[in-house]
Amino acid sequence: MFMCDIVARLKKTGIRLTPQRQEVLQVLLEGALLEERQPLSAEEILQKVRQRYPGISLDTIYRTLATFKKLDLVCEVNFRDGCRRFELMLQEEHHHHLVCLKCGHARELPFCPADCLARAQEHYPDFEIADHAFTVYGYCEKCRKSY
Amino acid sequence: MFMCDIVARLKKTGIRLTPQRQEVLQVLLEGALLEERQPLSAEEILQKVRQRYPGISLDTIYRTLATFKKLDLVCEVNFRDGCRRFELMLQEEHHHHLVCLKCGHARELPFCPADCLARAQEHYPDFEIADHAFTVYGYCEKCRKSY
DNA sequence: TCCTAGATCGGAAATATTCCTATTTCCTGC
DNA sequence: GCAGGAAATAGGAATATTTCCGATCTAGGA
Ligand SMILES: [Mn+2]
Ligand SMILES: [Mn+2]
Ligand SMILES: [Zn+2]
Ligand SMILES: [Zn+2]
Repeated sequence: MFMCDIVARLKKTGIRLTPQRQEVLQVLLEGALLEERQPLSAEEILQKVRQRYPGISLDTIYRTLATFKKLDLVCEVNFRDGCRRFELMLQEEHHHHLVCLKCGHARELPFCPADCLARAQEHYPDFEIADHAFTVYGYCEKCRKSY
Repeated sequence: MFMCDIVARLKKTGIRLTPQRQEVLQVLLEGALLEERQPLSAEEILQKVRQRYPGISLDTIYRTLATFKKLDLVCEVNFRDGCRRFELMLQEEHHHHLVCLKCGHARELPFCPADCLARAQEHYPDFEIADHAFTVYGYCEKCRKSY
């Protein structure tokens, strides 16, 4: 199972392993193992975690996500739907998304504009690139009929 | 001057040419003509418009931006700073951005991951692509020393 | 000039996110 | 195992962004 690997990795970083953090991790991991995985909002994560750990606060969700993001364990995406979304960053498979503007459903794009990143670095050699986002918007086959 | 061209273009679409809309357009146009142009938030646009048209409401800014966006006159970008940003879409020069996560300053990337768009369409042939976003995040030369 | 669909204003509401403080708890060292 | 202390949490308040709503106004066509 992945869970213990990640927990071990977290232990090495020195952060405290609270049950709250483990529950958030569990929810993210379950999401990552679905075939149709969707990045989750803080509120969605809250609801899922509360099924198993009812007392957790929204603030803890946000703080945990910020902590995990700093450790490169989760990444943040923005789909123009008014909230930030998060998903586990499984190092081996960096990817981007294709998002329906009507129903919000996200599909994965298993490739990356790496050449554009390189060109960006050439254009601005003194800029330290930390991250990037590529998202394609439009209408899925279901929604294009009705929008 | 560009202003009258765009006004003419707006007239053709059939929308009403209110003074509020013209002032918002003016502010966007002034921003687009600067050499260091930065996409503007609704609040920033409000402040600039109010210097010349004090009574305008924030709601009108948002509605106007939505209207202009629908007409492909402005485009929306998201820089992970908690608000949406807008800039005039001058058709000839589609571009993307490089953004400093510390100071928020944006630079333009005069190229586009067109090949990735094409691959996305191949991967999902039934998806109707409407738009895309590519943004590079990091730290500018000033900020990388201190973060 | 008149009419009216469409636009605006101002304030309230809805959302998303962060802040604050008292309290709790994980972990280290004994 | 136990105590101490730094770090984390809960819950509620505060902040920020965006949307909604009803009353009023107006751009533009007849
Ligand atoms: Mn994904
Ligand atoms: Mn730009
Ligand atoms: Zn859809
Ligand atoms: Zn900077």
